[in-house]
Amino acid sequence: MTAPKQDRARRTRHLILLAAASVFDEKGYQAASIAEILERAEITKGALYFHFPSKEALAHSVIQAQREAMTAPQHDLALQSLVQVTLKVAQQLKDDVLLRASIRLTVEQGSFQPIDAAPYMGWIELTSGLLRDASARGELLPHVDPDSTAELIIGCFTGLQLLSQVLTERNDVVKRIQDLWASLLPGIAAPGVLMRLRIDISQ
Amino acid sequence: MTAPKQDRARRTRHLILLAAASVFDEKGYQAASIAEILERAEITKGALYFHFPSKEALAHSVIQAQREAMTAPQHDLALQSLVQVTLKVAQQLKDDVLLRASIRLTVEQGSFQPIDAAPYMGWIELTSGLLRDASARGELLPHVDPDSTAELIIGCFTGLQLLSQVLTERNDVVKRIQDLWASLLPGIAAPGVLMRLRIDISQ
Amino acid sequence: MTAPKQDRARRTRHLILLAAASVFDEKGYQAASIAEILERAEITKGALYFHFPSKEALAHSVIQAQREAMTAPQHDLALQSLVQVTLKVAQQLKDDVLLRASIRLTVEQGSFQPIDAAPYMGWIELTSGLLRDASARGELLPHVDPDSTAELIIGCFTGLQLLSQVLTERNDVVKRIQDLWASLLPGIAAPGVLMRLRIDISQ
Amino acid sequence: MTAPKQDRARRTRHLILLAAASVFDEKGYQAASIAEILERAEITKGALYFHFPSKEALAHSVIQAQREAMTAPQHDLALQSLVQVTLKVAQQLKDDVLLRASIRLTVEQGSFQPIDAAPYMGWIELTSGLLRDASARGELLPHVDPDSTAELIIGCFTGLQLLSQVLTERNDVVKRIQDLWASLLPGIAAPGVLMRLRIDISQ
DNA sequence: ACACACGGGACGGCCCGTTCGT
DNA sequence: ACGAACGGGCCGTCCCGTGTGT
Repeated sequence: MTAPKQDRARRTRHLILLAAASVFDEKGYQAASIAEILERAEITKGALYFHFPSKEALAHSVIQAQREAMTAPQHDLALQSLVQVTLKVAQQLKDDVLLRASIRLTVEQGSFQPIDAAPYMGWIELTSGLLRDASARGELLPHVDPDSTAELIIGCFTGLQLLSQVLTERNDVVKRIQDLWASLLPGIAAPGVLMRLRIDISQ
Repeated sequence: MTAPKQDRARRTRHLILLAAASVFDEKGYQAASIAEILERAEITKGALYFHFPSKEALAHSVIQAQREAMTAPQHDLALQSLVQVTLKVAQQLKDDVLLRASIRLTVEQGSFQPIDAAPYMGWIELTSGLLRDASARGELLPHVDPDSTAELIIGCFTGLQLLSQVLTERNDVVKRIQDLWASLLPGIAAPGVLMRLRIDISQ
Repeated sequence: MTAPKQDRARRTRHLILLAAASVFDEKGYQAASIAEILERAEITKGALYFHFPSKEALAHSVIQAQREAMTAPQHDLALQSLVQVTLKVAQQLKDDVLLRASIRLTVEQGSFQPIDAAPYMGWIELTSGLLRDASARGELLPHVDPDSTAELIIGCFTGLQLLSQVLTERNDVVKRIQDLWASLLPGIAAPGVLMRLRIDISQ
Repeated sequence: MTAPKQDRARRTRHLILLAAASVFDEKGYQAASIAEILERAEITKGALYFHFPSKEALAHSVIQAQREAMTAPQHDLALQSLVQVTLKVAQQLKDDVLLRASIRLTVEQGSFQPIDAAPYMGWIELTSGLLRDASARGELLPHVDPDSTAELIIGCFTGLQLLSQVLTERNDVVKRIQDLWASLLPGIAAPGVLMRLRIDISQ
């Protein structure tokens, strides 16, 4: 919200954000207690409420911080870019608390907000944008609608990541997303393109 | 938990379950307050704590009650049964509070429980069971693995339903699940079977 | 607000009211802390918030409880009744915490309420009513206006009681009110009536 | 407390005093927050705590500043001076935040101080001083005691001002004080003097 | 040198899930 | 089955030092 001037302040702010993210990720918004965040960040209430006016604002800031850290990779095939983004995000889910918390907060929304489609829309638009690019370059099968397909992908991704969290503590998210692509791509990509697409993480 | 003998008691118990489900569905486990459940069920604290020992037990009972109410339809094609179950569940999501609450509680878990794969496992096993049947009858393409496919389907279903809730208040869940099947079935069903499968709701 | 059913509950409620009154009287509304009220009443937070939904409601209830305990004495002269009421109230100020707190809360208002003339109006109307009676019976000098005189009396009473509190811890309130009447009555009462009025407390 | 030499410092100090007074006047001592004072004065915490060591000291300084700004007018009749002072103060109550805040802080005392008769005593002594002058010049009726009469006047004034605040936001304070004098003077002033006294504000 | 951004914690009120006596 | 009471925990605010950068 505010832009801290001093150096120590910036570090403190980031420290809080990380601690908050880790608690939000584990407990969800409602069950997360300010007290635990303070404990993990090893700071005091005064420090927290200097940087963030409320628990809700803190949650929003977590989401915001994550969004700013996201970048889309570039490939010669738009479809390859899309696949790569999803795999990268899936991989990050294992270590990046900010991302994990953001997703939990987004999915759980309605507990700290009336409702807000915005966070989902961000992902959906990113996806449909890439799909439109792909479509323009003839990478897609003719009947594929970029918008509805984007929503399908985002929905599936969300659910698979959730399932992976419960079943294996997200250890196999990447594999699950790869499986998703393996099932979806044949119905999406143009035949010539399909062969050139890589869905392994090494790339 | 217990099996109440008296008739009035059973009705009261069910009343509480419905009220609790509606609150859990709207607010989530943590934000749901006993007080509001009491209000909606129009009962007193004493009554509630006679039937359920704690809020947590109440949540578990909601999930349990829903599971008991679930039945799988019978079709000549096992795959058709599977498709039909998912569409039916999707449809129920619009009206059945017990189901809605169950899903919310399952998805949000970690806020009122260390973690528990059981609720997901129920759905997954139902799915993989039907897939194994289909496999035995030659309805599937040869390379399809019933177990991992079941998890893929359940994951995608969960996520799509979540997305539908945020974007359209679950008004288009059914359509989204239909889209999912339209994308997945060609990679799952044997060619001859694919033509005979119906994914419209009227059936 | 609510009407407690059980006997113990009524006692508890009254206990709380007294404790609250004593703290409000000493510290004022804002400086009064719930914790201190709990301590004095020797009850727990739960008990208090069962009977009163908030600190503000508690304050209102204190005022209300006092109002219900007030009664106007009967005399052959309306003016004598008025004098007597004021003296009685003044006397009660030394022991009756409910009354003391009520006055402090009324005077301080604006700290726990936008503003509300109602508490003052109660006293003013009681006074002007008696003055109108007196007027109808010819006890007043012709030029005396019951309404404005009532407000004058209530205002002076309020201030004198306040002053007495600061200077002598309310030990001489009664005397100060007697002095007030000694100064005011000659300008209010008809000559014949004036002689028959007693302003000593013994009556 | 301190006497700042620099000019800018003096203005800042006064600015703070005014802002503090306005907040104290509206909210009372306890409900007044340093933060709001800072906001209204458009200064920072550092500046405030440079001029005043604490919130309590600030309150005392407000009272003190007001006292220093008070002057008594001169008339040929001491009684007329007294009347005039009270009317002037009443009039100032409508605009002078310093005065308003002082009175609120004085009346509410006990919330930020054990208790202190001093502020009242200042007014009382001013009054009794003028009454003694009047007595020496034979302006008073023989039985009038300057001390107790002074306390009566101050008490009534305080209460009437309070009442006026609640009922009409102090719009009719002056009139109420005029009414007070109209009722009290016949019992205080010597007959010859009474006729020469003016209680209208124009003088 | 010095204003002030930053951090420190103690309470503030109150809501919560729960248990007891009847 | 119920009204009454329990007490821990919640988030937020408050007044105020202390370190920090200009």
